[in-house]
Amino acid sequence: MPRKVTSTSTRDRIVEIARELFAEHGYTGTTIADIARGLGTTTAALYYHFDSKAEILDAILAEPMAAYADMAERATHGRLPPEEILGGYVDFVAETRHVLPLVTADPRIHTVLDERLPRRPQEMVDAIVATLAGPRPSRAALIRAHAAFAVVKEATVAALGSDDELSRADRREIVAAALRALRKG
Amino acid sequence: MPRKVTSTSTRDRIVEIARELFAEHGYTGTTIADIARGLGTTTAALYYHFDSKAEILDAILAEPMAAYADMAERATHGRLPPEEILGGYVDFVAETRHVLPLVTADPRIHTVLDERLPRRPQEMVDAIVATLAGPRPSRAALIRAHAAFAVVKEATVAALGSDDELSRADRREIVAAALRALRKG
DNA sequence: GTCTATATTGTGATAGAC
DNA sequence: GTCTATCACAATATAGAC
Repeated sequence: MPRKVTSTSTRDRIVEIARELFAEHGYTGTTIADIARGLGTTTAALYYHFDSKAEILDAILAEPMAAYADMAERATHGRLPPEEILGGYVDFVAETRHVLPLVTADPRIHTVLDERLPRRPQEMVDAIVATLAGPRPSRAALIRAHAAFAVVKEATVAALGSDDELSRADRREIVAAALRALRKG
Repeated sequence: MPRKVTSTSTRDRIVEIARELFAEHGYTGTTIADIARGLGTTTAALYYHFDSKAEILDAILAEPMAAYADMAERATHGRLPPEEILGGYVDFVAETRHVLPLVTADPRIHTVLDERLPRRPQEMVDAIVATLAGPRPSRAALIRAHAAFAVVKEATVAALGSDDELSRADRREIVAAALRALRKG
């Protein structure tokens, strides 16, 4: 990874502070002044490091978005068994847990996502669910696929709580519950 | 229900238009001018019917919030079997589908909710999940309860799609999937 | 790299005529 | 009940000194 020699610590601190504030108050609900206060400086200082508020958001989302696109691609075109698709989503949620609430929380962020991702998030979710449901799924099978997807998405967040890592036992329990939701009988 | 004799149709139209705009762009992301434009009038006209933007939000949320508090109360203190708790939540989601995305979408709305509800939403969710998990639950049982709750919440939204009502078959399928997620083996 | 000061725009809300 | 006009304020962003 090419890394600038000059210290990027101030820039990184801005991203970190903005991430927390965005997650708590939303993107629109957080002002540049809020971020500057968290950093201990003024808004003008921020604009030395970033050209706009939206650019800070970009810096926060770039990596998670790439990870999301990767995960979705593997899930839909990797010919993986359901448990690996579901497990992969659990891992993705656990890895990006700090930005996930942000993304779902503010409608204005959808614009950014639509511009940067290969496909729109809703399409990617639909593709994953369709893969889980299998070819020519019945309506009931589609509902079960949505159910399984809901489990890996929400139960992972719940299990993480305020922790940073997910235990193996928790991961197993979540994937097992999702598989039961997916499969009848 | 006491109902004013004078027509409330303009007021109702405002609420309806605001509901749609809030759901799509979020509360903060929607301006009074946006609502006025949708109504075909000016911002000043709006202020004849409502004293503030927040009051419009109140009008939208009042009924769903009461329904939510009811549902949560029955779920936690009604000594109901899990399938009735889960089914009750499915019905609640189906009934309030037009405002639900709004509530989860904008962090600023949390303030309104905290003020009007008997308990904070997160506490109410935790109480329902705890009831589903049973007395002295293991960590695994708690995760399964979260999983079941996720299913009724998300799969119902998915099944509804753009429809207004949920078929009996869909409802059965969702509750069954949630129960499988809840119960091991 | 950070500051003070300020330009600029958007938004919630009000005044007063009709 | 709705209008035109406008206020007050907050928020993004910039200018220029240090």
